[in-house]
Amino acid sequence: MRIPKETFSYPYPHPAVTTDVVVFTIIAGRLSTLLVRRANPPHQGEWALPGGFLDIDEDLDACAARELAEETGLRGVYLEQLYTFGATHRDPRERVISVTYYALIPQDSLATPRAASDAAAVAWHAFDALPPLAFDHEQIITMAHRRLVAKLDYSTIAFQFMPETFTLSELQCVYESLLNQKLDKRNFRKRILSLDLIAETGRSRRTGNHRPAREYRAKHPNTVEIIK
Amino acid sequence: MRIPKETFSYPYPHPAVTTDVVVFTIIAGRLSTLLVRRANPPHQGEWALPGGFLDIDEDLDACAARELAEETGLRGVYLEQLYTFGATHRDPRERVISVTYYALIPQDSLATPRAASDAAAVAWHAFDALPPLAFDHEQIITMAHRRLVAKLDYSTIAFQFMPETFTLSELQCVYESLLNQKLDKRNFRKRILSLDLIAETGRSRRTGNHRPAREYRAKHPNTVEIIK
DNA sequence: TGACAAGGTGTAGCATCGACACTATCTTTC
DNA sequence: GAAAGATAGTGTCGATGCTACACCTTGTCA
Repeated sequence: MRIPKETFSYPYPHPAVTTDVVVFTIIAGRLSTLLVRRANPPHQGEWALPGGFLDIDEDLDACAARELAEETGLRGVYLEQLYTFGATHRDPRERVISVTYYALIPQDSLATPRAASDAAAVAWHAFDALPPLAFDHEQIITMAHRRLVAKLDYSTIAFQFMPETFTLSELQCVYESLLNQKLDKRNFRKRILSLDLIAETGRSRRTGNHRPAREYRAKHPNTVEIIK
Repeated sequence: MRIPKETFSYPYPHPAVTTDVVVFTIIAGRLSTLLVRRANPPHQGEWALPGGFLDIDEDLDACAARELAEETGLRGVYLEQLYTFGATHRDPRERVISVTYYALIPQDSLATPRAASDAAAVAWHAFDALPPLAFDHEQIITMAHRRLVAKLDYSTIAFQFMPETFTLSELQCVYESLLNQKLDKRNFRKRILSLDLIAETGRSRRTGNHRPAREYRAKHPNTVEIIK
């Protein structure tokens, strides 16, 4: 909470600007979203997206990255602007324009979220079992999910959910969680390998009482490319 | 220009919020964009996108629609949010967040743009011959064009450029201007007709010393659908 | 060493996309 | 009214990509 030392005046009214971030990851094979329980009114006690007010000398992207880092401790993850919500009465306190982003966190970064100062609790929720949300945040999450699913089809965005190395079965599991449907193993592997986006590490990975899987890494882990 | 009668104060600094609109149409077979010559500093005399400050009790979409109507006199045209630009020093006067939109105007609405109070001139410019632009507006136009071209592929957005009735050749010309490449007539007609999105009016249209073309109308002129 | 569990592999039918050239119909001119 | 000029309108074939589908492999563990 900022402690105002002075006031800032303008010749005509200005809205407040916030960024809110839909943070996605895959937990135990389920698409999940990070939510914050609101400690203060309005909507006290309800779940909401992590976010907060834009600093006056801070770029929009930097604000979203800062909010994300404050809640998850993570930096350098995939972050993309989603949409700007600005209905006149979406926040009862004052006029608030929310520039929303979505972020993708690799499966393994089991970052235990830390409760920030203005949040009573921070927790991951399975996407298919979200609690009621404050403000218009349900609408924001729905839009983020639609964007994500659409991008699966024509970009390499799914790799942003993968740790440095992974197996083809793990990657397929990510696609299946996002699309919410089973995929054919042979067709999936054929398509992914034909894209020339991953390389074998030469190692293999044992994850149970069965044959180990080949380990792969993304050839361009830090870029999301448009394909087809 | 608003005449401030009072001042508005906040406990911490607020940015200003504007909407800017990239208005596209097809003029003489060329994709064109509406620009305003700035009458006041900063960037006085340079060309810029039509746009302006958000009223405090006005929805974002309504603000964009209002700016569009003020410059073109048109209402009810296709208008979609594009992206929000908020780099810290994009406007030298104060911190300004610009929520940008793009609008598509049918070919025939040869709305002579009217110079608004704060614009020395308003004019259509061919997209492939744009003048230097104020602020970060070139970046905005470039992004709008990319979005438009991408949507051609997987939505029925092209129909937003068409008047109530049109011929297949006219429609093909729109696709060719947007994609900046010639298309095969037979393949184009086959694809469009197979989508079941247009219907013959039964009339034909004569546009020169040659065989008249069949006239069509869009079956759902007011909606943009996702196809494929 | 046998049961179990996931890893890994190929083919054939079908639909879709792109390349490609000629006839039809109307206007204008001679 | 005949011929020239201009755009409208039409079908096929080959290549490519997508979908459906079943079995053997290789490791662990009891």
